Amino acid sequence: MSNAAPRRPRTDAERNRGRVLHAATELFAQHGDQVQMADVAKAAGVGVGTVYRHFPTRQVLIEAVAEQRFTEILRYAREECLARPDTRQALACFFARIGRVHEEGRGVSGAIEAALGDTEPRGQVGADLLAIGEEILERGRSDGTLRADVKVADLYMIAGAVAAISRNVVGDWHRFIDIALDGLQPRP
Amino acid sequence: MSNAAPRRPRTDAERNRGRVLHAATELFAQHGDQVQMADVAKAAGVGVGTVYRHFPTRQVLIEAVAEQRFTEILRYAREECLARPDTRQALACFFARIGRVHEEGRGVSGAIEAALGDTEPRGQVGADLLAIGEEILERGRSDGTLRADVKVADLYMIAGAVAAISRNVVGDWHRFIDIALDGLQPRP
DNA sequence: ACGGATTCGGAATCCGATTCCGCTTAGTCT
DNA sequence: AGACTAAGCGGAATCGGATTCCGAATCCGT
Repeated sequence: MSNAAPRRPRTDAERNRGRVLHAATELFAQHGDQVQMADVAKAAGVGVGTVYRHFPTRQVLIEAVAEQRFTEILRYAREECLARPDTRQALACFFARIGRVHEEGRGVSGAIEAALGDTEPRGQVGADLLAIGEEILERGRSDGTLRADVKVADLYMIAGAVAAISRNVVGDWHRFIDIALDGLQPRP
Repeated sequence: MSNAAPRRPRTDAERNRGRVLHAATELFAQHGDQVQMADVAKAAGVGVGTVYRHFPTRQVLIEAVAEQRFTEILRYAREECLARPDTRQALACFFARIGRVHEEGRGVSGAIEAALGDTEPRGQVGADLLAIGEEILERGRSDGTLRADVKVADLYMIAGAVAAISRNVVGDWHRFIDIALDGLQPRP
């Protein structure tokens, strides 16, 4: 069988990949997903061919941008949200971040959803996010802030809801977060 | 100024419009939104031009299909959900319907969302849906099932969330409905 | 049954993603 | 340093699918 030899990419290739990703992030955030591959290429100061070398498909490019956002959310969750002493606040912080990110990047998120939102969160980032959820959850269960039967899947679901609501302008997602968190409280 | 003379459309035109809409509904439900205009035309036994005569844009066609679904939900809400004696069950019934419809028509709903979900529900159907929400809400407020400060906007938001969750396979939307409804209960 | 308005059909056009390939380079070997 | 070569690059050409156009066909009022 053929062993794939994982050669390190040329330095300029890596630089270009970065430029493209950066330009795409910028453009998507600004003009939504009506951006064309050619625009991305131009903004990155690169030919279309190069864009396609690094991101074989529009969809892949979008996913790459999306992953950046998830990574960003992950970092924020670790640094800001986990620090909150109150469990409910920790969750609120986390969900709010998701809301804000999706609210800003409306353009991408339509595509993000198609790319990453359809099923489970994927890859390392996804796993890490779930782990954080688990952690907060554990805290909440033991200090009685949350119902005992709450699962990470529930948090994931609520996160998805927050994303959807803030992406489309369906309503005030802060309020939604409150309602959802109330729904997780122990029953009287 | 030119008075638009609202002449009744030719009978065959109306018939064709119906065929196209029907074919589109069918195809979207079956093959998702990867369906092409030409396919719709063929399935409807009609030329592309005719499809475009009635639905000037792919997007418009999708919206038309979507509106049918909303109408369907409206009918169900009136006939089934309002009848439930228990307020919570009435709401649950309503949300569950939304969940089921979106779960089935995954194909369309991606587009539905783009078409109708982005802002408020539109037109008569939208207004009627909100009216029903208002009605259930009123009941719930007076019998103490719901917090006094719940607004229709909240219901709309939750509806959107249910739709998003069931469309993508983010989780068990029945469970989500439970959580959300718990969140609307009066605080202890 | 006739004539003009309306609708139909589907080939032609337009637009944007994706592919292809000859030309350039970074990195390596001497 | 100079030569060599595979990895990368640019952007014209291709392809797929939505949308437009217009002569032919069909209604409907008279």
